[in-house]
Parts: sequence; structure tokens; C-alpha cells
Amino acid sequence: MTAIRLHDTMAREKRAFEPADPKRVTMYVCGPTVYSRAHIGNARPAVVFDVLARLLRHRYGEDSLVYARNVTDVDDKIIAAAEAEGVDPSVITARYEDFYLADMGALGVRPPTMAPRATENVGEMIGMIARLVEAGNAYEADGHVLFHVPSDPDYGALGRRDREAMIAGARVEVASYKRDPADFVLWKPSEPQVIGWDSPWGRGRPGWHIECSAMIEAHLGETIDIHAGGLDLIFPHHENEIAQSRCAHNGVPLARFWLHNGFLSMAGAEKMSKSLGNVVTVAELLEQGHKGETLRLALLSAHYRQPLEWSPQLIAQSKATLDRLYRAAGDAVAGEADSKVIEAVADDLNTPLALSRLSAIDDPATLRASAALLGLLAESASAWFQGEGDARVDALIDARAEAKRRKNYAEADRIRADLEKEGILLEDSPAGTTWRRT
RNA sequence: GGCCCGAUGGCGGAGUGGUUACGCAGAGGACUGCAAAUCCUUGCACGCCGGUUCGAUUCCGGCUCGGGCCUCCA
Repeated sequence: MTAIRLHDTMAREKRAFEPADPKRVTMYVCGPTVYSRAHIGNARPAVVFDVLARLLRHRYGEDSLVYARNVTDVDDKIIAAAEAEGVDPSVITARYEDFYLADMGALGVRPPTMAPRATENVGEMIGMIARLVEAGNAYEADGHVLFHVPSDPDYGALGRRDREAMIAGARVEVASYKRDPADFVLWKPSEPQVIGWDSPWGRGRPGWHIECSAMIEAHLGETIDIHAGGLDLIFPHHENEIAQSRCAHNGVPLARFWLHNGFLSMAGAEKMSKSLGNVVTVAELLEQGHKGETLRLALLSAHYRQPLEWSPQLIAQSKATLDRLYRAAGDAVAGEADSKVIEAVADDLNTPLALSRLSAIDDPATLRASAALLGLLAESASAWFQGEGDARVDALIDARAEAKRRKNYAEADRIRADLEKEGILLEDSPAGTTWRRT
């Protein structure tokens, strides 16, 4: 059995992964803030860490993995969206959480073990903030509670930046109530009309960073095996999580491994992001007729830490590759996964290498089981190519067969060409004619 | 400005101190009434300049270009 090796951002190198407890492997991935549709870049961590979840379940047993992906359902953008529509924030968050689950489901992302919502864990957050205040790591100021960064001498280890660099690079005006420019908000006051909870510091709402720390503590424990998310979360989000949790837990580290995925960019431009407005949503891609699995393969075609440029060609190539894999797999029932594929995935989720090894597999049952590790070939080949049965197409195929029997090839070719125009490709074999959608 | 990543053929993308994956697209052949699919064969690459080495795409240094972060961000 090959060892699992994962690139740990903290160590800046690949390390052999062993869970603290193989019977209870804990993983936390930063989930969505539910105020808009997920774009394809948002889907990358969900998909790549879904592959990691599949690997861990394969290795340690289906029930051994406790995988939490949070839902941020209290946030200033949510509040703004709710005000814009004149509805309660819960209307916004319920809508976009449902959309998120549907979009990720279309990409073959299995639901995590749990998806804790921030609003349902505010009590835990208040408790953790109170402990930080008591320990001298946080202070109240002007209705806010702030984490005092200089109180944590180890702050900055994940992002590898020292205090001078952080202060010198600060591009945001420092609020006057902060004791130190680097201090960040744990709790902020809410206006009467804004969503809020009662707390020892008055009615307010939690800051973003404390959410993850408190939910990890409540649902997974003080130290988890793997914490993952996008590259851009390293600083400040994960750095702040680390500081909060370590200070609240007497120096016990928050996570044993830190994994970060690279970014998706759009056609030569910068990264895809909502603030830049150059996004394409998963829903839009699906509406264009692309299958979720095609998009999934495209996302897995590059190593997760590498940048990936999203383009129509990438989608087309992924579709062609998937078509061939489906032809090779047919409608076989999954057997045992190929060890070379497992080895590739186990080596820091080397999905491009795993994909290449997939194409070398001859046995359909092995191919299916191996592809399943990547969340691919989820349906039967006949479903992939044809969808629903179609009596009209079958009748045309019969008509063409009759024309061929009479050596009326012009008529036979006309039927085939007509069908091709509507995206239906005929394939003759000794067993008869089958068809598939292009 | 500080910190961090990356640069591989027409495209995508692994990997390696020496014989250079794989996929997509292309070319030739087999098969086919013709195609499609399949099978066989095949062309095409390691950003630039130095260094180390018998040998560098791989290690080291510099450069150029691209990307990310520097408290909204996957």
C-alpha cells in the first residue's frame, strides 16, 4: 500500500500523511459564503478536495472520514444582498446554499460528512471569543472585539510574513480603535435592523475568521488532520484561524496538514473572481450544455496546486477524453481500482498523472473503479452517450439499415448526415448500429 | 515595495541528472459501401544567460515574462 503524501503549506513540502486516528480522519475545507452562484473557480477546491475525500475513504474506510465544509451564512455581503432585495438574510442564504449543493452535485462532488452553518454555531463562537478575551489575546474596543496579533508570537508562520512586512504592506486604512494595525475583528456590533446575536459585548455578529475556528472545535476537535482551502485564504484567513485556535487551546496546533489549491484564470487574464467580474458560473456552463463530469475532468486535468486556465478548448478536450473513457468502460460494473492510479492520487493528488494512467487500463471493471476514485465515469456509457431512449432515432436507424440492405447508400448517408446535424452520431458494428450524442 | 509560485511540443499536462509520459488535435495505414468508433504507425517540446557535471529540460545563480498574496476573495 503506497503512502499518502500531501503538500503541507506550513512546511512548504510534501510530507507523508498519517492521520492521528485512522478510525476518525478529520478534514475541514472552507466552504462558500452563500450570497451568489458559485463560479467555476469556486468549484476547484470542492472538486479537488472531494478527490482527497475519496482517497481517504478508500484508504481508511468509508466511515472513517469526518469531512466538514462550512457554510458562511452571516456576512456583510449577505446582509447587503438581503437589503437590496428587501428580504430577510435567511432567504438569500437558503437560496444560494441550495444552488451551491446543486452545482457541486452536478460536478460529482459528494456531500461532506457535515456542512455546519455559521448562524447555528454563534454560541460556540461567543464562547471562544470570551476565552480569548480572558486569556489576554483579545480585547473589546468601541463595541468590537479584536484579536490582538502581537499577543501571539508565532503569528505569521503559515503565510511566512513578519510584522514589518504586514504593516508595511497594509493597503487598508487602520481603524482607530485597533491597538495594533494587524489586529482583526472577532465580533462586531450590529445596528438594530441588522442580523445579530446578544453577547457579553452587546448585540452583534461574528467576524469571518472566528467562524471556522469555533466550528472546527465544536465539530471536529482541537487538532484536525487536514485543513484545506484556496490559496488566497492563506493570509489572512487561515493565519487568523491558526492564531485564534492555538491561543484558545493552550498552544495546541489547529491542523496537522494545510492544503491550498491554485487558481483558475480566464483566457490569459487574471484570476477569476467576483470582484473582477470575469467569472463564469457553474450554472452557466451547465446551461450551455456541458455535462458536470466534463467540467470536473477539466478541473482535474491540472495538478491542484498549479494554475489552470479555463477555456473553451479545455472543455472540448475534456469532453473528448471523457467520451473515449466512457467507450472503453462501457456499462461494466466497477471492480478493483488500479494500483498505479491510486498511487498517483496518493502522491499529493496528482490527478493529471492519474488520468494518464486511466487511459492505459484495458479492463473495463478496473477502469470504472479507478475512475471512481477521481469521481469520474459516474454513469453508464449508454446513459452518458444517449440519455433517454429515442424511438424516432431508432426508426431512422432501421430505415437506414433497410436502405443499406438495398445498397441505396445515398439514402443511407442522407439519414446519417441529417442525424449528425442534430448532434447524433451513428456507429456501425457487426452487432448493429448504435448512436451517441456529440 | 515585501513575500510566494510558475515557465515543457499546435493545445492540455506529468515527470526525470543520461535512453524524453499521457491525453486532445494532426498525418499515414488497417477495418468500413463510405464514414464513425477501434487498432497499428507517426511528426512536433523542455523561456533566456551563465555555473556545477563526463552529461542539465531536471541542480545552483542571474535575467525576462506570467500569476498569486499583502486584511472582500476558492
